[in-house]
Amino acid sequence: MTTTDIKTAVGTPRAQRADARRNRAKVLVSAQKLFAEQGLDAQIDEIARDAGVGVGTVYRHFPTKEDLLQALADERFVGLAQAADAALEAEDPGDGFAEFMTYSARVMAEDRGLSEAMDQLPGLCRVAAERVEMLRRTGDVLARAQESGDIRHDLVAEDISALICGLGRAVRSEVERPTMSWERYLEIILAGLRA
Amino acid sequence: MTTTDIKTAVGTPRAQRADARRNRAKVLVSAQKLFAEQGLDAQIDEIARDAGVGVGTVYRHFPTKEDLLQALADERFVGLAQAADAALEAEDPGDGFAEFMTYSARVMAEDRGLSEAMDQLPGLCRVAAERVEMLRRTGDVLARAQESGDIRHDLVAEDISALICGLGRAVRSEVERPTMSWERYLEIILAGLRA
Amino acid sequence: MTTTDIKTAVGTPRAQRADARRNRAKVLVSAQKLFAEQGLDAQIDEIARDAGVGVGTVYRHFPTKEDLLQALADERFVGLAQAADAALEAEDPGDGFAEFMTYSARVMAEDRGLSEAMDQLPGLCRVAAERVEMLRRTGDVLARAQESGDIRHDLVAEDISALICGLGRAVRSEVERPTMSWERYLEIILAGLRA
Amino acid sequence: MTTTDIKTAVGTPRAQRADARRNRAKVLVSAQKLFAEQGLDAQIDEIARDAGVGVGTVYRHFPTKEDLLQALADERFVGLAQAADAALEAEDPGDGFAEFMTYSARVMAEDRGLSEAMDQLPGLCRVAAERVEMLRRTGDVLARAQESGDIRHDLVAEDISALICGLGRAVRSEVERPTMSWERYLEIILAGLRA
DNA sequence: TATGAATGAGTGTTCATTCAT
DNA sequence: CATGAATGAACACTCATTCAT
Repeated sequence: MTTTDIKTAVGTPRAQRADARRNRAKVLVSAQKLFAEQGLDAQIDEIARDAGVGVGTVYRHFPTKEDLLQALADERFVGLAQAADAALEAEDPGDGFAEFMTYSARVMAEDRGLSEAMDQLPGLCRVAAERVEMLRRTGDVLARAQESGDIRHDLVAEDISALICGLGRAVRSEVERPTMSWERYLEIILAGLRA
Repeated sequence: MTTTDIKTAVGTPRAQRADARRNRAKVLVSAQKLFAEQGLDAQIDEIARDAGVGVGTVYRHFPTKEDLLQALADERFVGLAQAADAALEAEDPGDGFAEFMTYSARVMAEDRGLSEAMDQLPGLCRVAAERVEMLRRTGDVLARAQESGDIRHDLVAEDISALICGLGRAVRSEVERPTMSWERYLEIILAGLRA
Repeated sequence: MTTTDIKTAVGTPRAQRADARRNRAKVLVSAQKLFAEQGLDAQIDEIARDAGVGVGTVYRHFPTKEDLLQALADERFVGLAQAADAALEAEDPGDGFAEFMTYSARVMAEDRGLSEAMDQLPGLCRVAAERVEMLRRTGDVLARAQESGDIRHDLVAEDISALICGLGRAVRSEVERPTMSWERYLEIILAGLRA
Repeated sequence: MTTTDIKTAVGTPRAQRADARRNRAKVLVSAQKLFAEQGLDAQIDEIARDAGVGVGTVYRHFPTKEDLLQALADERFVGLAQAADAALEAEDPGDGFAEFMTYSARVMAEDRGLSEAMDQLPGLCRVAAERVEMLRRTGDVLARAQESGDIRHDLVAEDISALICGLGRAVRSEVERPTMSWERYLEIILAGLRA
């Protein structure tokens, strides 16, 4: 399961011309890439150029920069929800929880835009059905690991999300990067979460 | 020891007229406040207004927005270094380490600008003598706690700094704030760091 | 005789498929409505949506926004010419003139787009055969009223048109609307035109 | 009394640097010129260029295009109020009224921007103290001419304003211009207003 | 030296028009 | 022919930085 999979096409309008769908996808791919690299400051014009379309095309599909970010965030939330589902299949609840955390950590580590959006665009998350759903399933994974005695009981799904957000910055703070990889951060967090 | 103490005047040019020094201090206080509240997007004009000086005065003391941030960061680094010194005085090495982490966590939680600067302005830290010094003393506190068996051995000072940076975002990600306080994050991290 | 009658289809290309002619008519109706309401700023996209056709269809029939306005203006000019003809039938020349003015005034008062086009798109009128014709008949109505001694002699058809254009703005200037209705403006103008 | 006199500096902040005041004036002059010529579509960038300043300077003095228009409108309103005062000094009330109308007509005829603003930016007028004051004095001039028996009694100040607005468009409707000068329109209106 | 006015490159967004499906 | 997606020049406005007073 790769972290850059956006084929899921969350919220994509169904009945559309093939080329429109293709352009929408190209825009999402470029936006994903540029926001991931440059954070929220990535420019719409550059995204359009990178996608090989005019700015107007970007705005046709996403009337606002924030709408574009929302679409990207939703893709992420869906991916995380799926990862949670997969984690629930794991034999061992603790292993499942760790798998889910690993997926989340990698996603967050590789996407500066997502990381920044989480603390600068609250609206992006609070209203998103995808996020609510993601949190619900995160809660399932968490609860299962708590019941099996692997994970501390004083935690809720939002705590998990917050810790992963933290990873985004910790891992990116340029100065520390040499030593602090996302795997390392994750390991410490997991240790701290164990019952 | 308060987290907003910036009297130390790190790097202040020596021979200056008294009013110039006073202006510099006023600018730092306002900048500290506004960056802490609004993050890196705080505007120089507003800082100047808040400080009761003209923009030109801000730029006289800090030729660049980044220079101003550097000065603020240096203040922070000095404060952290002092906190490390204090922690070394603690009877119990583990307690000392925890005290230092608590101070660091609070500083980071209360200062959005610092938090953002740490992952967007790498240059801010890499060159700062104050930061190097801070890291050295952080290393001392850490080593002492490791030797006494309180803390895992696979850690270096930079890891501590990175974890605290992460706290900045984790605690601020608007959606999670209700549940995730800095005290909570800190507790988890500390658990994860124990030997 | 209603002021929104555009069935006359001035300048409509003859040999066309029935549905094409129907689309052209739908576009004209919507354009008429939206320009009347919003003035020249009405958007082609909205007109197309209102007409229930694609933008492309609008542009097929009217290669340019200005062409569309021209077609609408021509409808108006034809309507005015017909009103002039009717006025010539009136028993009393002065009454006929007043009738014609009343019709013109109402048209202009109800159509913000026409009003704006008259002072922003000169080309719209200068080349239109419909307008030339309309002015000719306006001249007839005017001359008849002048000969009967009802109206001042120092006037030509263009003056009448200009005065009616003025009404468009006078009546619409938002601040004055409470007091200034088109009937009121018309009455003053008519008084001013009397011999 | 020239119609382009904007020395009055309505609402100009008093205590300012000389060059700032000069720039503000230059901006107003250029804006006046360009709005008068091109109407509301005149661009801020071009105004700045014409004034020989940067865009930023325009925005420093007038945070919004509408603010700039407001300032210009206020100048006009003040000019009109002064013209009304002058008209009250006239020996003959009817002559005074005619003088005032002549001034108003010329102003409106020469300023396309003012004319367009009057029917597209209602807010520009409704809130302006300058306009209220102008209307009050217009009412004085009107009342005096009504009492002396020169002018019809069924009129209020707003009607005068509306008629002058109408002149703006009547005179500008490009097609008619050859015949319809503002002097001509004014003469007809005045005839229509006489008791 | 302090002030705050001036600068202008840069940004998100709109909309008339073109063109592939 | 119809559709509506794509285009991109244009435009109002921001803000870090410079410079005249």
